[in-house]
Amino acid sequence: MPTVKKSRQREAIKTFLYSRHDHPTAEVVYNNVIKEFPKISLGTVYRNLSFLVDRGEAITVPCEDGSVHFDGKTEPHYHFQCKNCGSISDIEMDDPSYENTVISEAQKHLPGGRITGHVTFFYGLCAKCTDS
Amino acid sequence: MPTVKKSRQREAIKTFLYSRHDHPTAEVVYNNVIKEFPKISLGTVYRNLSFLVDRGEAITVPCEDGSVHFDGKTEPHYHFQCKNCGSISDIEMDDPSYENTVISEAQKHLPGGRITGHVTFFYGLCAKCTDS
DNA sequence: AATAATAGTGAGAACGATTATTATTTTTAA
DNA sequence: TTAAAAATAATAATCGTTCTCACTATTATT
Repeated sequence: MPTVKKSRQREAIKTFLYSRHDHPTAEVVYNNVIKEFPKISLGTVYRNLSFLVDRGEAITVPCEDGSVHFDGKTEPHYHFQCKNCGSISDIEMDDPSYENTVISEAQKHLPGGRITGHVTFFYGLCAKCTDS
Repeated sequence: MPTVKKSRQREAIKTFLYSRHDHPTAEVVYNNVIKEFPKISLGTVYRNLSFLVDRGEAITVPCEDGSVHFDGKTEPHYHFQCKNCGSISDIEMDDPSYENTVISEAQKHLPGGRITGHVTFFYGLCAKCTDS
């Protein structure tokens, strides 16, 4: 197991990701971190985002449209994407039994196998797009 | 609106997709239809799968790992992917109110916006992989 | 049946997102 | 302070998918 060394670039990527709650893509992270590190490469951004995900310090949010977004909030929660503007927001289910309820219901329909988790992705119109 | 013309290739793709219940990828469709049409191109397969999806005669199943699978069964249902072997199977929720229950619960946490649908993807170990 | 119009195909180029390669730079431990 | 090895920047390579376009197949009209 190779030792982990500090890097200013990785710190900046992590800090940026943690400062945002709008689930940026790798591209967006790159376009912002480059302000502080004008010579950073997109590969470095991808490498470090994967690094964070591998270490459980970030999660990926794979969207219906195939795009991949990143989230510094690692606690289990749900996501919502507006079909109009594409923005992604968190859905906080405050009932801790929700996940188990869903899984145990589905488990009935998979005899023999074992369901260990699920990903639910909601879509529709966000508050802003409902107005206009 | 351009008129739709028949094509033997499209018929073969549709027939193959409808004959399978294991949610093949475009690549898998290609590798099978090519047996009947040795000169068919991958572009033709993609074009016709999109055509079927646009016409509501097939749906896409975007998986957690980023891969896209196709399904000739268009009625709403859920999917399960085995984390070990990657196989995808259907989860038939026979309770028709399930969908609405989930959405209305989530709706509480998105004031202002409107949730119109959701995609839920289950994962774990399939029956075969649980045994071994 | 022959012809004309046009949708669909096959081959391959182009594309966008992501990963891999490698020489150089930075960090860390001795 | 030096030596190791981890991380970077630049860029090439890869993967899945879409696009382009000359040619072929299907359909409507004679």
